[in-house]
Amino acid sequence: MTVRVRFAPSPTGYLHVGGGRTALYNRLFSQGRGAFILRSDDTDQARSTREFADDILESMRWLGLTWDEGIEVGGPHGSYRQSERIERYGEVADQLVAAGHAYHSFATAEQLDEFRKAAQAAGRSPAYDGRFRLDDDEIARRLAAGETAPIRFAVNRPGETSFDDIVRGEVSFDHAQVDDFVILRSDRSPTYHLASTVDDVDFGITHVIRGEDLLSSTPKHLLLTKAMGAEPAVYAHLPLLLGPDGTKLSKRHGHTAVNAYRSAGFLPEALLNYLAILSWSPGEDEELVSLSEMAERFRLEDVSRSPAVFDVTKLEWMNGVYIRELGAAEFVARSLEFVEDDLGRDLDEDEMKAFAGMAPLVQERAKTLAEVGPQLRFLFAASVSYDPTSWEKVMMQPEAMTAVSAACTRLAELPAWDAESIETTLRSMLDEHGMSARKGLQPIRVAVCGSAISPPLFESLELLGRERSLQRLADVAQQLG
RNA sequence: GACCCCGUCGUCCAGCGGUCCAGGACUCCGGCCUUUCAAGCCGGCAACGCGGGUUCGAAUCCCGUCGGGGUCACCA
Repeated sequence: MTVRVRFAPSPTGYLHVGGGRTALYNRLFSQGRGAFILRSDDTDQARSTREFADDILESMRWLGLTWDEGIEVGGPHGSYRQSERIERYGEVADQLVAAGHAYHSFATAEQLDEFRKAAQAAGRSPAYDGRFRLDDDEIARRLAAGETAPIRFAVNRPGETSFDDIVRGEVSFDHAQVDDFVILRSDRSPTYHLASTVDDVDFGITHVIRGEDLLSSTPKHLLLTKAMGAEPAVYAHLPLLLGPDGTKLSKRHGHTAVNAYRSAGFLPEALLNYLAILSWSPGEDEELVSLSEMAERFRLEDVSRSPAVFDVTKLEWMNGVYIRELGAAEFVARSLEFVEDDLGRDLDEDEMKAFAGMAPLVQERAKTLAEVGPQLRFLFAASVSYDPTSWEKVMMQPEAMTAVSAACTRLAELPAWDAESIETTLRSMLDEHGMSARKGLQPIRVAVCGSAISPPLFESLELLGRERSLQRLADVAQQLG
């Protein structure tokens, strides 16, 4: 049996990491078993924007979550944008009315509001039970008179809808909890429930994998599907992503957009891996898995049922692991834009060489690509800017002056300028003055790199070049003297 | 408030009736390495929410309770 799943974001915001995980799980589930479809649930014209729509596609591609059918790649089911299928939803709504599954509702906002308040106060379900529904003749009369009204689905009560959710098991809802929900607004635009269900049916979706926030909407979708005379999909509701404080992940917890992680220097494979591991385990105490390994082992039945806290710290660790696994050239290629961003300009040819030489050294200590720029700033910036804390801590030491000026004179006499010779020279200088490497090298580091935290010193000196190195040492020696 | 879902270290995940005085990862704390910072390696702290059952035996099954989350729009 071939499977058909979809990811259907609304372009009313950037692709959220939670959405990214949902897309990933859909993709993993369908891998090798069927099709992964990307659809745009853009019925909310007021809140949808082109920018968000573009961001979703771009973020999906950046993550490497390719789709088999849908937006931009096309497919046999016509448009994959709901905004282009409006007539179809109206048509279905009319059919449902004709078949007695739905009706034009003339209940006023006030009536509904009052009903809900009263129900709530009495400790009953606030779901609208259709009590203000008019008889067919009256409805026809009002419609004929030119009045407009939304179409509501007529939920049968008493009744119950239950389904077997792949991750949650048997779930059931009493129809007293399901309201006569609007499927078509008075302006004949479809609501989410209608559009989404119609598309799932029309596109032959076999499995709906989505967030748990939609769990209580599922009976509506099932009722609609049945009323349309279609075979219902199998549902799987994923646990929600939470912020560190245990509430639904939102902007106030930090970054939620996939693109924010991209610009913060995260690797897509790391983010994907982390997202996968959040509510699922590849087993065998393993955590680092590639997309293809995930696809091989992924089973919806193994997805966790409890919500997961999104922990950036662990993501950072994982990103560091992925960065270190990159080939040297790959690392250079991927981090270049961050270096140039940090610098505010492009690197020239010589700088590219220095960058390539230094790259392996920063690669093993970076958790994000965004850290690469600041770590190499000393190498490319015209003048060093000294970190006050480092200066305070190191240059105020008694041996600072001696170390810097001795290094300056000894290095000036050095015939060759390579890390090895530099190291030999500086170590003999250290011996001469009876200084430990710890005490003696730090002032030199700060003088040259501007900070007590830097890539390895000797290589830094080599790549910075004789002239600039000596210049910086001399400048600092003068300041200290 | 009603309904639904969930409940193992601070966090994520493993465990699916005995092999668990509970395992892995991140964080944190030590140590080693070391020119700084990282990385790496070694070690440590740290959990089955609570109460009843069922059973020879429960983290694992049942009930209750408490706690957390979600949904209750002519938004998706």
